[in-house]
Amino acid sequence: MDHQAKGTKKGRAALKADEAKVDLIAVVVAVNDSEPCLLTIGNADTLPSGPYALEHRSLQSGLRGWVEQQTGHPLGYIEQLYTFADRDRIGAERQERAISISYLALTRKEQATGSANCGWRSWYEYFPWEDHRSGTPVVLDILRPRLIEWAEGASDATTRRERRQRAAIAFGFDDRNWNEELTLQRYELLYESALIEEAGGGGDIAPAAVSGKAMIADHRRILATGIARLRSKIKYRPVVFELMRPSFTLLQLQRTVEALAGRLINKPNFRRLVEQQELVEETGETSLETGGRPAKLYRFRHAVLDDRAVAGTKLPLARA
Amino acid sequence: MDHQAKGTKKGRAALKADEAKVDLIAVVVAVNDSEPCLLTIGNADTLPSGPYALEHRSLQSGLRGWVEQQTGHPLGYIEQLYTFADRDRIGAERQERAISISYLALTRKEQATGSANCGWRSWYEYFPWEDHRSGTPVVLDILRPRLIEWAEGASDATTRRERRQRAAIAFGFDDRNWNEELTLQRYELLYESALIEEAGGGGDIAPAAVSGKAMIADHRRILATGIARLRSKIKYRPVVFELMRPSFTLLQLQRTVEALAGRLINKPNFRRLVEQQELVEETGETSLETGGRPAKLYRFRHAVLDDRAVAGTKLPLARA
DNA sequence: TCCCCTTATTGTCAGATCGAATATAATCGG
DNA sequence: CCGATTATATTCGATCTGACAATAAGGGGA
Repeated sequence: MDHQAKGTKKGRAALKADEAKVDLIAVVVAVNDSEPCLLTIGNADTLPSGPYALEHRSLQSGLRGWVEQQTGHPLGYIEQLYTFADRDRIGAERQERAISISYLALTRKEQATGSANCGWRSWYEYFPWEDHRSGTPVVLDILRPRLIEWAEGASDATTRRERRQRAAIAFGFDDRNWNEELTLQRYELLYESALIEEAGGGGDIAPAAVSGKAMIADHRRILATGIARLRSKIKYRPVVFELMRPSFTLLQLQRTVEALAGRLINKPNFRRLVEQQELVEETGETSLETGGRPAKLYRFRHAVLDDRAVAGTKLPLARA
Repeated sequence: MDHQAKGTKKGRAALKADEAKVDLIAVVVAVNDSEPCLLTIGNADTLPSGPYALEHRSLQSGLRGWVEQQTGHPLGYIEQLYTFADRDRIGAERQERAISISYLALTRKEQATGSANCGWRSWYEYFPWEDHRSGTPVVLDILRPRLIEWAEGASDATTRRERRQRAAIAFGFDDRNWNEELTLQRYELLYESALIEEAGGGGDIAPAAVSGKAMIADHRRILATGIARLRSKIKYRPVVFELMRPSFTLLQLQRTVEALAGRLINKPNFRRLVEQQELVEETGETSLETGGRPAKLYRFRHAVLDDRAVAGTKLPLARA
């Protein structure tokens, strides 16, 4: 392998050996009836994906192409998540590398042109321990002792202490607060402790209703990355509106945020923040569909996308 | 091109056409004497980089290998920045794709084993308009009218208004606050308005002292991405300590943060925040090298890496 | 030795923000 | 017309933040 004669990009065109397959893979999210949903293909449990090909004008357009072809669903908002070399997919027989570039996409369910081989599933089917909207989920009562057991199973005391602490922080044990952004860390802990299916069998896997549905290959890990990113992002960038209909009530908006965050928000405070940041404006109409006093309808002030564009727009969910 | 028969990852091993060259590229940062420095190779203006090769165990280890080989500098903290398909590098003659995966790395200058073909440069040589530690830099007085001119040069009124607003937000015109995190947006505006060298000549390029040093290919853009990410990250994750010596005074810490952020911080408030978050602990020693009253020396409390690990550690620099 | 200059360290105070709880308004169904 | 239900508006105290001021501890020169 010639490692010299490089440093400028041009010099490298000569090398031919080091090529890799590049996959594009999408976490497509929508929220329906206060339930955060994930777009899957085939017999579910698989994210839309496909190879980055010659005819693609860019990474993003390649991703859009694959998702639209596999699900019939056009994508709006897209953001890159992470790129990783997939060790599982390195063919032992054939020397080749595989790279996956993952993206997060936000849409609305109705936009689907109803293509065949795909469907929407609540992401909490894959992560039952992530939904704290009705208080701490019961599955945590089962996972906690298992995690403790795993921590205590380490050979040396240092590792034991470290494992205990990691679990306590990620899952909010010992009177710590639940931090909804730690979705990926939680997944990794459950993977390490072999409490979920992907971990490869050896361990003492918890029942499916507790450990959640598994996904193909590393897709559940990618989903965890997407959830974590989205939960973090809604706090400082007005991306929720990508998931809303053109007009909506403030409570619908709140329910959507709560669905994503997996926790409840104080109503008056939520309204105050939304209004004082001028994220929305009244349409003038009202909705009677709520059962009580009619709710005003609002629309997103698209001006803020230019305005505050990259500045400090933030939704609540600050500290617990 | 066969777009069917996929969806599961396995099905794709058969495809052979769509391979791509994968490059790893590093933005290596250190802070010396209150100056944020970038590690470059060759006759400078080039970031360390190299192809992802078969013998690399992972993307990160590949990156470490290339940087160490090209600069003799071992890397500590590493974080992925962004992956992009480089359109400039798509050979028109030969049909092939090139992917670049960029990383941000933090170290200290002293760790260099002093290898040959590399050096450190202040990143403000490339971005003179980004350093606001001594007030608004004079180069902005030259760039502002040029940007306005560019905005007004648009054909239709809507584009003009949009351009004016983007420039005003990014650069803090019209009594807006300077937002140090918008480094990438500023670079993109200067690129679009052809005020910098990379933009391809056509435009009315500002003098080098104003527009900053150019870099090879898209490296200055990658650097802008790295700066933006780092400026954002120091506010909620204790990464600054990667850049500090084992023991340091609080003022040294503050100067380092200021160097990165390109703006000054209020001293007592900085100290309050650092202390109340228990990010540091006293070593018991003091430093006399400051000219005035001796300063206590502190060390980073590595416990917080477990502790707050992913939670809410934040440094000041909140709103202006 | 004493004064002054420099920097470190501690303390104060008003305004903004945040979380929680309360009060009032507008529909619907009997 | 009443009460159940939900929407909307207001209030209050705790906390956080930003700006400023005051005190402490060295060194250097008169």
